[in-house]
Amino acid sequence: MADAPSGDQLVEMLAALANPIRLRIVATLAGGRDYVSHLAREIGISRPLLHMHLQKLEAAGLIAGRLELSDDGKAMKYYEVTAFDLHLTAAALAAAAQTLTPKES
Amino acid sequence: MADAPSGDQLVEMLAALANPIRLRIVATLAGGRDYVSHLAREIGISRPLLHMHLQKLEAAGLIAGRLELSDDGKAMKYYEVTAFDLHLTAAALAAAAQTLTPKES
DNA sequence: GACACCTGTAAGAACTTTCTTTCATGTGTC
DNA sequence: GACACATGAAAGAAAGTTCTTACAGGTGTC
Repeated sequence: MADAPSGDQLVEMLAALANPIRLRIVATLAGGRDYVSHLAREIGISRPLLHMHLQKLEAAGLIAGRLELSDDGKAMKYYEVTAFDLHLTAAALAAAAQTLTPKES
Repeated sequence: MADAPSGDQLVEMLAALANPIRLRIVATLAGGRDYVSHLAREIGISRPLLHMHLQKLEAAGLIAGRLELSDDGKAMKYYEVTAFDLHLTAAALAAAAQTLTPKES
């Protein structure tokens, strides 16, 4: 990702990372891509719950999933981390805040 | 802050930043310290609401408040940003995830 | 068919966060 | 005293997030 997400994108990325389970997911995927069911066993959470967390991370652009067919014909969804690189300082946040969509009302 | 918050601290910091209003608060304070009531008018939110957001940011160590007495004797609480500098990559998050407190149950 | 594995989704409970309103404190000035 | 300004905090509504349980589909093997 180019080094300047919009304010709204930044908030979404930060929200995605601000959760222990999702931090563990990213950490695990940083060690290599993995498919959903295996990742759920690895981390120790239910598959539907993992599914929800994966969607948040993917929506934020931090991970990417790809459906593949294994040798024996099973559909496997592999996820891997994207090459994000966020640098958070007060100045960087001030710049991002200028591109936040104004609150309506 | 030293450049390696624990996993739990990191989650708290990210959660604190993952909100448009709090991003605006940090952005405003990055331009110079300010006191609560003025900051509330500046950003356009109620003082109690601002108070809540300030507490989250301060608890995360991103801003610091100091009570002062103005020339005419009023108690004013000034907030300013701390010198945080977070660098988020998959590898950095993987390291932080190792210091998360295990989920109990 | 029954079982192993894979995928996804939907409903509802439980919990947390966000926000408003209301109250109580203080100062100094007219 | 009434008003301007400052501070904090509590109660409850509203909204969003997290998590479980239960269901749907698919593949292949015994």
